[in-house]
Amino acid sequence: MDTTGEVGAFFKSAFSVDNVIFGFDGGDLKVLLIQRGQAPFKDKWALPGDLVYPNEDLNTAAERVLEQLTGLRGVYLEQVKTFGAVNRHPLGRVITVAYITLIKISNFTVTAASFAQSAKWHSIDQVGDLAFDHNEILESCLRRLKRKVRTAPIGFELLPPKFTLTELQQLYDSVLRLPKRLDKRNFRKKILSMNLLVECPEMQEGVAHRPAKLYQFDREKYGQFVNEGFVFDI
Amino acid sequence: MDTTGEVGAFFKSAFSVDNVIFGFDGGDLKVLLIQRGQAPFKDKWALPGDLVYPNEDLNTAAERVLEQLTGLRGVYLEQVKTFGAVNRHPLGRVITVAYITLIKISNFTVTAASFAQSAKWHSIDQVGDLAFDHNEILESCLRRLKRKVRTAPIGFELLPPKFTLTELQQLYDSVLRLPKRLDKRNFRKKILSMNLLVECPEMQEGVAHRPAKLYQFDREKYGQFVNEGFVFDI
DNA sequence: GGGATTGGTGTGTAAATGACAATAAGTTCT
DNA sequence: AGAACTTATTGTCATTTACACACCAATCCC
Repeated sequence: MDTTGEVGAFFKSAFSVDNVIFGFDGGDLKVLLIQRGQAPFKDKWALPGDLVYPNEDLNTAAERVLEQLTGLRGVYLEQVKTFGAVNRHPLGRVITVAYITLIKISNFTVTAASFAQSAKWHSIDQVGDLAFDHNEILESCLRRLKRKVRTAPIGFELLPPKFTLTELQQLYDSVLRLPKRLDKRNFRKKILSMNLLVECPEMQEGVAHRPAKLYQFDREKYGQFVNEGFVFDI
Repeated sequence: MDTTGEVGAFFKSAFSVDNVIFGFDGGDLKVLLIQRGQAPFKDKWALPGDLVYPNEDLNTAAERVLEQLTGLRGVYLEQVKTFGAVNRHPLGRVITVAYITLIKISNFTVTAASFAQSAKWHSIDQVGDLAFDHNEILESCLRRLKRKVRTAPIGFELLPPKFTLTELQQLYDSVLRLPKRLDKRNFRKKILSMNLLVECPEMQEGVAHRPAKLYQFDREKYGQFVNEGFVFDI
């Protein structure tokens, strides 16, 4: 590639991906943040991200960042928005493509990644000042999650494969943060009427009260219903 | 900026913006395409777009592309998605940020832009093979428009300031392309019940039938309602 | 003045939504 | 075994919303 010709001046920029990794532990919605191991913003908390390799697709880069940090593959990933303010990166012109990732929080252990000193789950409302424009990025991704969780069955990505209806509702409550919590009865009716959940034979265990039924999300059925015009909506 | 150090290898890429400019002329939804004046893909139809200047924000670049082509400023602009497949651009690694623009089609005349031989409105379903991955980009933007037009009052951006309810409905019908057209009475009831339109004193003119009332969209009221929790929804 | 054309309007019915509280089924403790 | 506790589970009614549907009105053109 010619980087000296008339368009050469343009080929002096880079792009990165930043990954807003959401998890849910039964209480709060959480984000996985890293503490930066190098300048700029060394020691500051930030979204996990990295420069995109010259021969790497954007999605692939986002998957790589995730895998380096958590060891996970094949999880829900969605591009959200690109941030490109001229001075957003102190070392040069770097625009960044923000992704959302949804993972089952119990499923993984953080692997120290090259770009991170340490990584830690933060409750979504205990995120302080982040490096770069990462607070803004997080806001955008949270807004997107709030919308998307109501119009696509992605909430399940945050729960273990088998879950109770109460857990599912808690998830929605903590993502949406509506002024009033969702009504338990109406929520159950709505979810069950979609016919997307299958009852498991076994029950919740290890709780000091009446155990709840466990359910699983039926991805196949959802696919069929979508083909028939079904629209997920909560 | 140091482009020779260990991160230097990354600073050899560029980014562009591509602008999906939608318009509506009473019949079809239209997109403004250009015929490329230079390689690669010389003479092919493409989305108007350009490389982003090193000291230019992404939005600014999208606005510039629009202004160079149409002379318009201050119109509706929305970032949609970023396309970054490794080989999407034959001259090097160039990722592109796609934007939607909505303009009032009667409002402008195409100005030959540096990057275009000619520009022409194309009906949305008479778009042939485009340069680069522009067909894919167009698809994404069209999907976004279809969603957004139902959840935000952006349809008005495509109509002249004063319009009839029938025109508004035709707009929705041609954007959404639902299997059945929207019901006239229900559409009117719904739109009017939102209280976002003000009746103009004058009437439609020059039509060979009963003239319709003209309406205007009241942007201020919409702002107030949103603050009170109102959600636009069609 | 008659015909053609599109504008404009109301009502009844079915479906979805939202508010609401009592009972049942387990667990733990004594 | 029973009492106390915790959460699971379920149904009704009132309200709102969605939808289907048909006729008269205003203007133009001849």
